[in-house]
Amino acid sequence: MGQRPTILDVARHAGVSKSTVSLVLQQSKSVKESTRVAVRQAMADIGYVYNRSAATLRSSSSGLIGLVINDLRNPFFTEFATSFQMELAQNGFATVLANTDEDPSIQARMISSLVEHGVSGFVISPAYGGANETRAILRAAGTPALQVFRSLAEDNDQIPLIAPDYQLGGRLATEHLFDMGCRNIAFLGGLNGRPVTQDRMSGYLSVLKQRGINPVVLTGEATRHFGKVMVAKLAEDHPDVDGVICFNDLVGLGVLSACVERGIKVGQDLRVVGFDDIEDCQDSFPSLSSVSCNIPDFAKSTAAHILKWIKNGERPPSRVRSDVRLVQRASSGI
Amino acid sequence: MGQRPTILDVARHAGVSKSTVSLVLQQSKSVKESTRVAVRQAMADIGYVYNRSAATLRSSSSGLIGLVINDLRNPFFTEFATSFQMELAQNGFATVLANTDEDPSIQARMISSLVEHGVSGFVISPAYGGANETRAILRAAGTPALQVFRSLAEDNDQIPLIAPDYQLGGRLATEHLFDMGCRNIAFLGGLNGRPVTQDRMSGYLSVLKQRGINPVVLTGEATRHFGKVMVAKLAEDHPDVDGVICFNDLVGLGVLSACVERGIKVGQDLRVVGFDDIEDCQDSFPSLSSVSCNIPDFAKSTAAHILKWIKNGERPPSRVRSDVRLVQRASSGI
DNA sequence: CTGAAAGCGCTTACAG
DNA sequence: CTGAAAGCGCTTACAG
Repeated sequence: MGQRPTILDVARHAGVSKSTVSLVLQQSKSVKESTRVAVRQAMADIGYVYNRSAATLRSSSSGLIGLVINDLRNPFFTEFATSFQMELAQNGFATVLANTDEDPSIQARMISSLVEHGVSGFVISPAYGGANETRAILRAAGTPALQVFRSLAEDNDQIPLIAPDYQLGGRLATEHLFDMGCRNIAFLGGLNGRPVTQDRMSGYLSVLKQRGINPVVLTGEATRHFGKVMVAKLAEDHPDVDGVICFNDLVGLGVLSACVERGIKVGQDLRVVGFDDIEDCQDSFPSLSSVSCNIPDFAKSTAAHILKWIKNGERPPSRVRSDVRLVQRASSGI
Repeated sequence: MGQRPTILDVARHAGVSKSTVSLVLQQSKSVKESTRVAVRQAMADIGYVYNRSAATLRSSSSGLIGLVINDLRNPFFTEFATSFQMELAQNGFATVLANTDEDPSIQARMISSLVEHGVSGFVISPAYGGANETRAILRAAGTPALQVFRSLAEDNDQIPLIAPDYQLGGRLATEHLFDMGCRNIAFLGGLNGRPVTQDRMSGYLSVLKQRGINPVVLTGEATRHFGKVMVAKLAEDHPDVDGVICFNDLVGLGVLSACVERGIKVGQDLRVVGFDDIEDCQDSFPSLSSVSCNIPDFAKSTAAHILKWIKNGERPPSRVRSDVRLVQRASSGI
């Protein structure tokens, strides 16, 4: 890195002052076209590479956005992260993607490191648990920060949250299963007490209440493994259940794989709906019905919100709910 | 960011010069313990945040490593990326994770942006296709860069490559299926002509040749969908096949799901082995045997190589092959 | 062990 | 439309 040409070299080569080179770099309108071309040519000639650390130091804006995700191994978050990154790249911003593995102290350390690196903004899908340290770091840094999907514990609207309308999703899934003829619908997975679980479940509960039916709720890990295990439990404790709403697709895919193992006909004996609509839903057997959160659109809108905040100081509203829709596939009997 | 305290504020608060503060920041041994404590206290008191852009500018070392991945939606790469990041974080380096979506021009743009941001090193799992632009950018930047898993097209050992011993993996998988009693083993998936496909396949081919058996090779996309489609093709064109080696686990999981659909008993009628040993292998039905690349170890060793290069100028050998092992599960009849 | 000074490569007013 | 000068917050020799 030491021997790279600087704007001074470019300026000499192009026969202008270094201020002019800097203005070209910033796409300023006040540089004559012919000068601009000459400067660009000089850059190409001597192999100039823009040094953003220097620019950041002077202008205190890095063009870097920190995306901090609680579980990047979950395909749902991977899809979001990749869409988000593409969207930002198109706006000239680079994304620093960090995984916290659902650990609040790693989360605090990551965010702190990103602050040191001068990120211009944060988008965070927080880990469950202790949020004080993270909140303190963010407050001290004063960097624009958005939460997505979930919110930090004890959050009092300090950090704006953008999340899909989970409750509506739960309602759509439940109504769909009733429409398909189910009479005993269970809700499976999702850690008990977490806001996301409660939102998704409350959509389910509201439909059941409306119909005067008793709910069957089995909360737990949001994993394939949990889905598999719960099929056995259902067969034993709730043999009359003919439909399940899963907390997310991973649970749903686990249910599917256990049903295959036990010879339960999904889509007939048992109708299954997942949540998130990750890509795997299309390739499982049978294909998995799911509540789609429209990840590409969600990523686009999140990018727009954080960029507006960074560039124009427009802070998003403290709570934004994005639309969801039900995608019907074979697992619910379509 | 504008109003954050600087080392000068810390120095004033602690009653020392700013050089001393800087030395404390760099963990220098030549600062008296009592001074160090006082300085640390002052930092805490006034809420000092280290500004790496400034440090980078002066020292031209950012503590940032660019991890550029061709397909972050593939769980295999996600597992690698998360392990790698954790490993680097423990060494005081932050990882900038970028996804190129198998597009060489996005790859070039990403790398170029990371160079501007002053990353100290690159770890790249390259996209298939045009490599000239990427190679030119890396050469001009002069930043240490490592390839993992795959190599750029027309690579002449310019960029060191670390990759699992795919060939050995193919051999292990094939021998295992013969041991389990298979007589007609097919190789499924992987784009034709790609080095990774050829390596994995050549292990398979060598075992078949040794036994004087004709191979059945059906290359193609490395996806679940391709795996599903190929089960139909096998049933039609190669009904005698009783074992398959899949290019990767996604293909294998697709095979499993199609077999369930068609009532083919995996582990008896058809024995299946995947490649990569992603987490999903444990939760499919039946569970999927696979060639494990030991991702956590692989990530650790990759991190060690790039850090040694950056810190001590020790360039790794141009080709490193890491160990693989076969993980036997129900899909191969265990 | 600590301080004063120079400089990393940019951007930013300010003149002209 | 372009140039000369100052400064962003650090690190780095160099004295002492």
